[in-house]
Amino acid sequence: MPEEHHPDHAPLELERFLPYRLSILSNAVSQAIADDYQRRFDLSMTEWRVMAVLARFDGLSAREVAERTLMDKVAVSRALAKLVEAGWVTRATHDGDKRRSVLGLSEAGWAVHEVVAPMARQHERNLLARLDEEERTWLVRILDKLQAMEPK
Amino acid sequence: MPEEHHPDHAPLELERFLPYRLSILSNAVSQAIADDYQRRFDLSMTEWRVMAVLARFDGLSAREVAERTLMDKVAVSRALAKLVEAGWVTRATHDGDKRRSVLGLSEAGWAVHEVVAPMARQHERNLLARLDEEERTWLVRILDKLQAMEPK
DNA sequence: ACGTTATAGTTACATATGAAACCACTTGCA
DNA sequence: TGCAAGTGGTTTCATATGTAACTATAACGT
Repeated sequence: MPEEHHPDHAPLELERFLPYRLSILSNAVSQAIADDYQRRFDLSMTEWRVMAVLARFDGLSAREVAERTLMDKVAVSRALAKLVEAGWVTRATHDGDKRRSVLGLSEAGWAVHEVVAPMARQHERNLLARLDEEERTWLVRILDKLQAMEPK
Repeated sequence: MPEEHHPDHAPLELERFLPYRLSILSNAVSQAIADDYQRRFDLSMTEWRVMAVLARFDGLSAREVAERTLMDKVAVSRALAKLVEAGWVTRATHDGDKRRSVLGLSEAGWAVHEVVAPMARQHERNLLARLDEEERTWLVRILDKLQAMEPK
């Protein structure tokens, strides 16, 4: 009743088109955070994601990092090259499988993490602060449902 | 009370971190749509967005297209070069201001639009079909609030 | 009028990203 | 064993994207 019925081929109104809105919002949010730690540490978003999973799961291989970050293995390989070079990530070879690497944060890497993780959390809090408790609950629920199958 | 309190510097759980979740979801959704029309028309996402706004607003200048798509002017310039070349967009010079271009969809451009717009709408419907009516209402409301200031 | 400043759009360059080819090592199986 | 097929990871190449510089035109102030 209240819905207008556009014919299916009518021009899209981008600003109401859900995929577009998600994209704009997501980019704005991620970019705001990334700007922050890029300025301080010359750390790209992909690099930070790698560090974040290594903080949680020590000793992963590159492939496992790729799985957990949903990045492809080339991106991970490149991020690792930079992170190892910077001295933030340690890389050893797996005993018994010389192909595999065994990765972890170095002391210096943990130090970076100690700064960036709270930064990221703060951004998330600022974002969520725009919503009330009820909205936050729905948001999580909605994201769960939307993501239920989407990731491939 | 129900919330676990992680110290602020504890390792981030990416899969629960809102900006990350938004990014993953948004990329999955946009990519699924883009794959679709890229295969059929060799049309990039930025190019499609330009066509979508020209379908709604005929005669815009490149700068106005950039404003409406939230893309930067270089991206728009490149997209337009391709679209004009492909014969989907017409470009004339503004009377009385030779800097400005006057853009619009050509016949062929409209034909592409007639195929792609319904495609995009269908993807959106599929996505929203995972939610019930109440959730859809909240989602729109939440997006409105989150976007209220975020875009710069 | 005339120079300064601003604007529309393109070009150039440097960096990021993705796909495929590649190398080294392991595994499975004859 | 030994060799075909698979896996972890890196390199290469082609394309995409962002920033800054540049060109042409217009607007403004004197």
